[in-house]
Amino acid sequence: MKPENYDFNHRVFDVVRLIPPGRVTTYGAIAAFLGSKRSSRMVGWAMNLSHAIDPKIPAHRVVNRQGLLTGKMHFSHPDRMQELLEAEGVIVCNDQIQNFNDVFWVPEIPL
DNA sequence: TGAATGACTCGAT
DNA sequence: GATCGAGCCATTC
Repeated sequence: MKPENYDFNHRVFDVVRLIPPGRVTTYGAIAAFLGSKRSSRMVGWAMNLSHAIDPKIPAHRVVNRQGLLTGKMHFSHPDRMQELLEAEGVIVCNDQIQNFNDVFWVPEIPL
């Protein structure tokens, strides 16, 4: 476990925590923000750890670039992700965000 | 040690 | 447009 690896995951968690309620972002956006846009898989893996760290990470606000809730099956309940999103005003239908263009949020270098 | 896997994305065909 | 293959890199077997 290198400090760099920890740093990567830590940054992912940091960015996800910055997502405003009612907004969502993509793995690619986070990966691009951290340096390599093709490292989206690492973001996904970091999300896998997100439920085991403190403070909790709003992983439900992270979807793939199509607006699909690809990670919903990793929640306590598969429908939990959709419930949380809808509770924040995000329209979800068939595991897909309808107003994705409206709620899409890009990490703008939270210096 | 090497190969496989994963909550992804992009460019080419 | 839809489909296919390659790239990314940490973790697991």
